Amino acid sequence: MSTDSAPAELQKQYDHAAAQERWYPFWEEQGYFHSEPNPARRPYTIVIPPPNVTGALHLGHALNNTLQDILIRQKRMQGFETLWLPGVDHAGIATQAIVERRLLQEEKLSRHQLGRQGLVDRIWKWKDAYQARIVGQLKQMGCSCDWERTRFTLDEVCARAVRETFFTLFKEEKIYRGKRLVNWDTFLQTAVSDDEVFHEPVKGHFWHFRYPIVDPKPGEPTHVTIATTRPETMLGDTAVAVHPDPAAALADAEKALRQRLADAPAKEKPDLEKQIEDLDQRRREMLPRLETLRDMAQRGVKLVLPLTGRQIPLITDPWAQPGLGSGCVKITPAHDQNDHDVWQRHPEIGAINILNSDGTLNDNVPEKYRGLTVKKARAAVVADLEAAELVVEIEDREIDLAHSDRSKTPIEPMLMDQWFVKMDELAQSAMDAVTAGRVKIIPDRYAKGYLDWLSEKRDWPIGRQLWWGHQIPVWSCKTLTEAELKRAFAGRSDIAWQRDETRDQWLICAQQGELGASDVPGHELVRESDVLDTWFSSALWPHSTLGWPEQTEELKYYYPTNVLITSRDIITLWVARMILMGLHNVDPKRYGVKDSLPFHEVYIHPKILDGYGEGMSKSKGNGVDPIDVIEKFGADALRFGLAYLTTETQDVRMPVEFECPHCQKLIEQTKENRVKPRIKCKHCGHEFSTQWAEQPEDTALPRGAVVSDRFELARNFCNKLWNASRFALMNLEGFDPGQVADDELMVEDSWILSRLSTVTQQVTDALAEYRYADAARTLYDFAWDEFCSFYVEMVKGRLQDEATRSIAQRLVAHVLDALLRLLHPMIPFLTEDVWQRLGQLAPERGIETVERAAESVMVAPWPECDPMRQDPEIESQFARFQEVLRAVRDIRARQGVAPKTTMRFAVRCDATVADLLDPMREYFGAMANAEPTQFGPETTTPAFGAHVALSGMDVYVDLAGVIDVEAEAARKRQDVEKLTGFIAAKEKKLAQKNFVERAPAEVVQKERDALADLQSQLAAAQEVLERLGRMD
RNA sequence: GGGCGAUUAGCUCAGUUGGUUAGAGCGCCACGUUUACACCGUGGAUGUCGGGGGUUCGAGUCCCUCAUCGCCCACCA
Repeated sequence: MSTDSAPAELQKQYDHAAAQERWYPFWEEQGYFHSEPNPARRPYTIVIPPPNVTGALHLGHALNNTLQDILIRQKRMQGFETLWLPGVDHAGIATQAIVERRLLQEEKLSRHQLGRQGLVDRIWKWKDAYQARIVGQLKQMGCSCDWERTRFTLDEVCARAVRETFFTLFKEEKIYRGKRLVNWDTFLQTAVSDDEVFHEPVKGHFWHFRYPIVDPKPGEPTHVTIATTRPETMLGDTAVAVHPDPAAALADAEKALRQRLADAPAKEKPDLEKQIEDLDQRRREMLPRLETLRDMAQRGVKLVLPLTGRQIPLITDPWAQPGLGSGCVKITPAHDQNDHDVWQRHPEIGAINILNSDGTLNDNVPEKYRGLTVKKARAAVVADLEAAELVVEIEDREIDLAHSDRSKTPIEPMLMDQWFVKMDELAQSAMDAVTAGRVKIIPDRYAKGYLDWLSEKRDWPIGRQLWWGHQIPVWSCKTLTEAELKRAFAGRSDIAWQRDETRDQWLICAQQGELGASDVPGHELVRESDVLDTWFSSALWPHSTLGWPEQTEELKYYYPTNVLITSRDIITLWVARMILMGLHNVDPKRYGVKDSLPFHEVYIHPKILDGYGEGMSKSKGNGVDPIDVIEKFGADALRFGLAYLTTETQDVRMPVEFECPHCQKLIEQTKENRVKPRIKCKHCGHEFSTQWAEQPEDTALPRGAVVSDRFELARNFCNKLWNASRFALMNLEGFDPGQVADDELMVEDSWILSRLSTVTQQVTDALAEYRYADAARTLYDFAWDEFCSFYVEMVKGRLQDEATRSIAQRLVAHVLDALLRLLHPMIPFLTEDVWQRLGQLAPERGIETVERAAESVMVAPWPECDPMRQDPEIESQFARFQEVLRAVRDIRARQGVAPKTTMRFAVRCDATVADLLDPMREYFGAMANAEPTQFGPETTTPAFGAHVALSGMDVYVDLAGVIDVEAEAARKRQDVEKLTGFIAAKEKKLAQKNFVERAPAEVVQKERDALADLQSQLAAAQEVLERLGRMD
């Protein structure tokens, strides 16, 4: 590469856009992103958490991907064969929903009008567009993904893995078909996932009904009372339950309550006491009746289900809690999750679905209710029960009703055929992997939620009533006999079948390809219309993307991946399932991999919240497009800023602002304005549009970017680096590479090399432990406060001087070189831009061994820490110098001495300190326009002096003639007061017998030393005050 | 209901295993364009470390408790 501008022409401000445009294509052309299995090097692999193709990336993705790229770039520099495998997720429900919604809005077409293939084609187009957009965003962020290996959860490679997995699990009978309650959206006529359901309190009622008992014995109750908030569901009741041991259940409930009472704060006690009282009352009044009902249930007593004439059994089941309601509960297995569970325990009671898919009542209810909506049916049922005098009571009650997020209509729980994965063994294997430490979750507190969730071992429902996804590879046939099946598929190991008794049919699964009439002549095969849960394919991501089930070189080399970086909300949905699927699918022997596990470490990063502490989401309107941030601050600032904020415990709170496109001023984003399609700028009065703009009159306005000033720190830092680099480049004219012997080093050289060594170690360690913020802060402080504020300032003089210039240049080039490499993973563009220019002026670098610099910082070696360079003596010497420098500057500022006036100062200190300060003499001139007159114990207090007391040092400036005596005296009085206070506190502490006797000796000694130091500071201050006083 | 996290300067956050006088950036005040940088430099002011209790010679840090906020999971006949 050639640079087309000489260093002197470098702009004062870092042009991030130009650097991004220039260097990303360069890296791509050089092939740095691409990885091939290479036995000579160790692999380092990360698979991207594939973003949903639903939409564009937001700041959360920017964080997630920045953290991955930082590691990948560092490992690449460390010599690993690094693969960062990118891709996107088809995100079944969400993507289909968005495309369907658009279709309806823009073309007034429903999916049924378009047909399955038509809709799927449309979604593919959407996917192509958004995948391109997502990839574009990642590239703008500087992500060094291997784009040649980009995968999509629905592409042919992933599909092959999905089919293989499904087939194997089916064959092992870990996949089965059952019934499950789904959240049915009666408006859209589709099932929606739990995540797409929101609960909203609505006003409703709590109805208490009586069901007559068939042939009660004399003295036995004639009715049972049940209660419901959904009366119409009674038409689907198949039983009423009573607890099998109400006395014990009541006792348990009371025991639990008493336990809570004992632990409860005082405030809650009265409420708990009342509950215990109620329970007592129940025991007295209701227990005998419940026990009678229990006995009747065990005898096989039936009830008449009103309005239907059906007889249903009274059963015993612990779901009926004696402490609630009447103690009896109606069981509607087809429309309630808990009742469904009861049915699983009592299969004989059966389940009756009373709803059509449009939410009207079906033919399983008496004729007069058929075709009614739920609402109308409810009114009719209540009226009829009232007429039959079976209504006991109606209470008003607020009900937390489930609504569909997509249609905003109430959800009806409905029983559907559903495919499941048996989780017992799979879940156990995933739990064991974490408890045994084979997979480490960082921070480890997240392991608890993972283990709790898996320990329930709930079977995983994997079917979705959608068209966008992997269609379930199962064909059903009602007419085949088993003998015919065996004959038709003799010798075919790629075919497996299961008997579906409830529907009296065979379910045939094919490992690959399609089944058709030719496979079983004379019989009709019907393919399952459902598709698989998106997580089913995501669960395979670490191995499917590497070609599994084929025995590929990639799988052999790159698997297991090294770390998974993700956010905490998908630990269960995704991480757990990847672990169990990896364990199930990837046989180490067969595939020649070290382990079945997909990774050994999972790093969970913070969430990005808005200024109100709420998570960012598109629906709330508080999301930030990383591209907005990149345009305003640059990709480097985005990345460094995010890394700087990634601490272990905190989520990242980020107040955001709109940037007015007319006047560039910022407007705070509030809960009100963040959902508006257009906003009027309060500064210039012009209007601009937001992400909500849909109407032409809104979209015609220029868009206001959403940004956050929290990136200013990083942007300023980049600019600082740019200018420090600029300075270095301007001073490297005539650079002469060569080694530097130790005796050629000046104090500041040894000091910066010592600091660099420490910082290299700290940054390397921090990144190895995913302590991104520590790494970023360490580099920030080193670059700004040490390299820029001290080293660069101190080396200026030597760079002007022919005699010393050459060595100084080598040091500057060396330190800058190392700094660029350390910063490159976080700040890739700027470091590359400078690296290339540095390469022109100083193609060979190093102070111990001189080597040709790499063609790109991206492939330069990660700096090695040289512990021999760490020199505590130099560092403490330097600290002394910095203290004195600061004191001198302080005096200049507070006495208002003009910058151009050279100040003369002296330091009273012991001989050892004087020896340390002596070599630093000349730097006071360059850095504070100050000239030392004397260092040592014999320094005296000047008559007209300002003074700063330091630990073991007194700094005096003789200001005869210019001194503001009163200001200085006031200052000293303040010092005396402060010191007296500190001394009193210390003396008190040291007077405590307990402290002196019990605290470790070195702590006590430290306190004593500190006291002595404070006392000497006080003495000096008093002396100065006295002398100033004499001048009055 | 169960669990997790947070609460430190006006704002956003650091603060290692308890140990001198609790830090940073922004903002604020004063001064300054000294040849890399005003997206800068120098100096300064600003804190009952959410409240209360405890352990300890010593607590921002450990324990208990209360309050507020956020998140996850479950449940609501």
